[in-house]
Amino acid sequence: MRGAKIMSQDDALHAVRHSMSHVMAEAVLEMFPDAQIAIGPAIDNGFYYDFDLPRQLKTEDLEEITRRMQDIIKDDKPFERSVVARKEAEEQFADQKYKLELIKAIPEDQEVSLYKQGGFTDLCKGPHVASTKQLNPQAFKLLSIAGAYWRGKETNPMLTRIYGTAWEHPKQLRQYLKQLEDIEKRDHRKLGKELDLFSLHEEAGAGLVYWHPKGARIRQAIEDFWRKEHYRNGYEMVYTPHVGKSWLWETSGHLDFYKEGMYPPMEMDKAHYFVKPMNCPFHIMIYNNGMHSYRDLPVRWAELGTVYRYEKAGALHGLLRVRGFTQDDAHIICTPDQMEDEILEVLRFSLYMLRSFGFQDIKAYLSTRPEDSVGEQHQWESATESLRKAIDREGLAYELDEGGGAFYGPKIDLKIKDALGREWQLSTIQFDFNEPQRFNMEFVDKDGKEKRPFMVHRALLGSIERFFGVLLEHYAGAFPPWLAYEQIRIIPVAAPFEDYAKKLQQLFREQDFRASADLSDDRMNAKIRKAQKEKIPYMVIVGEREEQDQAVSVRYRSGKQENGIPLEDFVQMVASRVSEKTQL
RNA sequence: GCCAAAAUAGCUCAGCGGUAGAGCAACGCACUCGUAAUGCGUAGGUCGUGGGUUCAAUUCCCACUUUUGGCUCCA
Repeated sequence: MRGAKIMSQDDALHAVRHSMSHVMAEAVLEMFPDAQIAIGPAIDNGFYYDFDLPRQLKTEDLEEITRRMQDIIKDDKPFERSVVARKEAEEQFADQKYKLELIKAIPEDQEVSLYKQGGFTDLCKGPHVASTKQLNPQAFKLLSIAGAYWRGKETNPMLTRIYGTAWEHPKQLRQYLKQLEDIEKRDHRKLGKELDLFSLHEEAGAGLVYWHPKGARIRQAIEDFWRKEHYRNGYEMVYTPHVGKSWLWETSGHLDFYKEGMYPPMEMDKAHYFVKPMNCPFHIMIYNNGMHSYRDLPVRWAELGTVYRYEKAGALHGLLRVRGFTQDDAHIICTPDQMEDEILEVLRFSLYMLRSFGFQDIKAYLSTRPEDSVGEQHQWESATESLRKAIDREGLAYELDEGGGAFYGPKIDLKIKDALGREWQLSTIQFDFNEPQRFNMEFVDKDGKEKRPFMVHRALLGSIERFFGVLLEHYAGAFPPWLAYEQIRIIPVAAPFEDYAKKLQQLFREQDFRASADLSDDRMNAKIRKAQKEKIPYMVIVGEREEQDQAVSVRYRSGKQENGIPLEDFVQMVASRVSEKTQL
C-alpha cells in the first residue's frame, strides 16, 4: 500500500490491526480448511495476511471473507495467550509448513507464544485486544489481493496476500478511505493526462516518457533554474554521448556488477555498444583526457544526463519508475583533504535546491560500508565521517543505514515529505572508491607525485522525471507561478475587448511571462472554467472598464479576485512572485 | 520476472454471444455575453494484438503486449 499515515500508530490501534489479521485468517481458514497460513502483521493503516490457498482468490471472495470476519467479531471471542514448549508448538502446527519454519527461526532463549480466538490459533508474539468484541465490524475494509513471496524472496513460493485497513471507529475508516481518494486525485499520472503534460506509449516502449509542450515548459523552468544555480555554485556543464563501447563498461565494472540493469548491446563494426545506465564513465573520460594538478581540483562537472536502465516490467510506475530518465548528475573530483568541504557544500546546495521547490521537511539517510565492498577501510571511515559531519553541521535529522552503502562507497540520501506527508527520495550523494581506481584517475600533488583523487557522484533532484512526478503530486498540479507552464491567461469579457487582450499578451510576453489570451468564441464563464481546470495561477479578465483605466481585473487560481489593478502593479506583483518562487 | 485485476471514441465510462452507446472534448452554425459549463447540429471506434471455440466473438478460451495493485528492485 502506498498511503500516508493519518495518525501515529499507537499501540491500541496496532493491537486492533494485528487482531484483525488473525480474525481474517480465521475467516479464510473457515472457507479453505486446507489453506497454509504464513504471516499476518499489522502495518501502517492496516494489516495483511499471507496464505497458500488451494485456488486463486477473486475480488468477490473478499466480500465473503468480510462477512465471515464480521460474524467472528460479533461472537465476542476472547484472545487467549499461552506460552508453550517448542515441541508442543510444532505439534500444534504439524501440517502448517510455514509456521513450522517460523518456529524453527525463533531463537532458543525466546519463549514461543500462541494466541487463540475461537477456533483459530496462531503462532504470535502479540499483543492483541482482549476480545474480538473490541474490534469494530464496521471499521475495517479488505482492500486488495496481491502476490507476495514467502519471506520476500523471489525464489520462494508466491503466496496470496490480502491487504486490509482497520481502525477503531467507522469514522476513522471513512476518513482514511477519503484520504486514499485524495491521493488518487493527486496521482501524477492522472494529473499529467488531465493537464496534458506528458504521456507514455505502450506501443513505442514501456517506461519511456514523452514530454508534451506544457510539461516541457515546466521542465525547462526547472532546468533553467538548475543550470543557473550550478554555475553559481562552481560547477561546469559537460555533455557526453549516450552510448559507449564495451571497453568503457568493462573498465567501469558495470558489465560485472550492473549488467542486468543495462539495455542489451548493439553491434556495429564488430564492437558492442551499450546505452549508458550512468554518466560517470563519460565524465571520467573527460577527466582522464589530460593531466590534473592539485591546483585544478576540485572539478565539479554537471550534466543533465539521460540514462537508460532495464527495470522489471512490474516495477514501472508512471514517471516515478521508468526505463529512460534524466539524472541531474554531477561528479566532484577532489583531493582527499578537500573532501570534507566539498561534501558540506554539496549538502548545502542540495538543501537549497529542494527548499527552493517548496520542500521543507527533509531527512537524511546515511549508509555505511556493506560487507562486499571495495576500497580501504580508512577511506571508508573518513568518507563516512565527513558525510556525518556535514549532516550535523546542517542540523539535519538523519537515520543510519548500517551496511546500506553501495559496494563502491558510503552515501547520503535525502528524502523529502510532500504535502500529504509521504516520503520520497530525491538527492543522493555517493562516494566512489571504485571507478577512480579502475580508470586509474590521477592528479599531481604538491610533492610532484601522482595520486588518486576522490570522486563523489551526486544528484540533487534525482531524476528529472521522478522529481517532476513528485512535484506534480506535491502541488496537486497547481504549480507556483515560477514553474507554471502558463502563468497568465487573459480573458476578454466579450469580443470587442480582444484587441486589449492581445495587447496585454504582447506586453506580458515582453516581461518574459508565460501568458496567452483566450480569443475562442466561448463565453467568458466557460473561459474562466477552462483556465481554472488548467490550474493557471492568474486569470486576467478585461472589459471596458479595464481598457479605459489601463488596468486589469485578476482572478487568482484560489478563487480570490481583485478588480481594477493598475497594469504596472500587476506586472510587478507577478514578477516578484516569480523571482521569489512563492505561491500565487 | 512472479501473483492478481484490467484494456471499448482524444478523455471518463456503459454495454457483453447476433459486428457498439453516453457525457466531456473536437468540428460547424447561431448567440456577443463581467468571474467555474449558451443553444442546436456534425463527425469520430477493424471494442489492445494474435490465435482458438462457434453458424456468429467486442463479449467465451489461450498466448502476447501494455496498464493498475502488490512482491522484488530502485533515481
